[in-house]
Amino acid sequence: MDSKDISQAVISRLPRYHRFLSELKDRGIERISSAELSDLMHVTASQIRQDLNNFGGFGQQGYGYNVDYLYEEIGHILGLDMRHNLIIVGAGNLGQALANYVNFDRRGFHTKGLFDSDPHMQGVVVRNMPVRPMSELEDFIRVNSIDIAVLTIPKEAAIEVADRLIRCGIKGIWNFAHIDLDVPPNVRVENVHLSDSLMKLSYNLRDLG
Amino acid sequence: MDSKDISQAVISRLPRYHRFLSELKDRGIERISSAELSDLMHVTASQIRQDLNNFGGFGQQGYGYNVDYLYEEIGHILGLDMRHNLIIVGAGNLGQALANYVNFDRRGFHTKGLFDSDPHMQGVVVRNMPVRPMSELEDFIRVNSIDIAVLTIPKEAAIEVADRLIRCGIKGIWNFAHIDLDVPPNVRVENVHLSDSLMKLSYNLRDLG
DNA sequence: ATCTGCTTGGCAAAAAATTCACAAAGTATC
DNA sequence: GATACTTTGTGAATTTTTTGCCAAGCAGAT
Repeated sequence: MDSKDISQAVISRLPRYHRFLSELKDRGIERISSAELSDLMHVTASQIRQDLNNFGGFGQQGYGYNVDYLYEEIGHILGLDMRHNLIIVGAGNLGQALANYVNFDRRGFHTKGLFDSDPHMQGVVVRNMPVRPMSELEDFIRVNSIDIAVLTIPKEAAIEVADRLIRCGIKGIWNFAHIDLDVPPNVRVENVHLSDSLMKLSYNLRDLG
Repeated sequence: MDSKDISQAVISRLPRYHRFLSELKDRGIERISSAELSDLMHVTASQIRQDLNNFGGFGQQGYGYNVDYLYEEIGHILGLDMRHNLIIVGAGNLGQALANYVNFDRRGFHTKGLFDSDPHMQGVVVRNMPVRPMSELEDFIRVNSIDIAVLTIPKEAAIEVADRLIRCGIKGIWNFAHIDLDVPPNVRVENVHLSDSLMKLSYNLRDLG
């Protein structure tokens, strides 16, 4: 299970497996074969088996995969059994929307604070958390052992804020700003570029009438 | 420029090129070589040339690429010069956040309406648009020539709502619901699974301390 | 306890994506 | 106008990803 050898393509598919297994669990299904899962997910059975085998053999010949067990294992691979403390930087509409996402807590992602540079936002309360001024950023990160920062600010401010976050030891940045961040190798960035996604949809609509 | 032959991997990279070219434009840079762009974007020059050549030769030997021209061409490939009318279904935090994104308008994506099934949301006004009841959905789509629906509703409702949308001729669905939609071949879905993205970040943080 | 059928794990083949390398064709300079 | 330099476009090589295949081995029935 040496992470460096596993391609991001495989990693990107794991959350989807996790999602379908969760659904199967909810439906009370105990076991599933790669062929059945293949039908459900519209990917080849071979790919499912290949993907899972990157992390060890979770199935059994003649039986298939145990849904509960596989669900737990994939969760473990993804690090969902670890606790992460987040802050959200940028308390605009999107920042507030993310702050209100209760499901993140269930996966071990706990939002501890909310920051905004706009003085008019100070004191506004979102999900029992007051919006804090940027001047409190560094102290708050240290005191609350924050390891992930969610960046929901305009691109103009993103680079500077990211630098500040990195300087006080943030490990992960979930970046919603419309810009690519250059970070040192010990920091991980996951981008959510909504505009890029919309443009992709636009392209795929081109020849549809 | 036969769209069916071009892989989604290439398409996924086009918005990023577009973004960097926009930045170069803003900085007043008129021309750029694939080697310079390669440095900037941290991808190989070869990949840039290969990607662009899928759609025709936009550069010139000994000169490179004209920034303005390439920007326009990629925008055209992505269909950004077409007008799209959107509705947002689900006026929760995320739906409202997206409704307030002014930048989408600049790219030809015009939000025309906002819907929610919750009676308490009726009449709430977001960016000058009243939240409408789901009963008005079909008529509104027809009257306003809506071609894209943004789905920001819980997964439990997503399949049923998607079916309604498809039945009245929606062409594209920008799906933020935490579930995969099965749609007929003449409908395009672009998924934004925020949880999946966060799990990917979680994985990449695993061996970082 | 044995037999039949099913399904994995892993290797091999095929396909797809990326990178290399260079001729061709332009730019810039003198 | 000739020469030196730059950089694209593209075919070929390489690498990565996906798919096909089947021996090995467990489950379930009798």
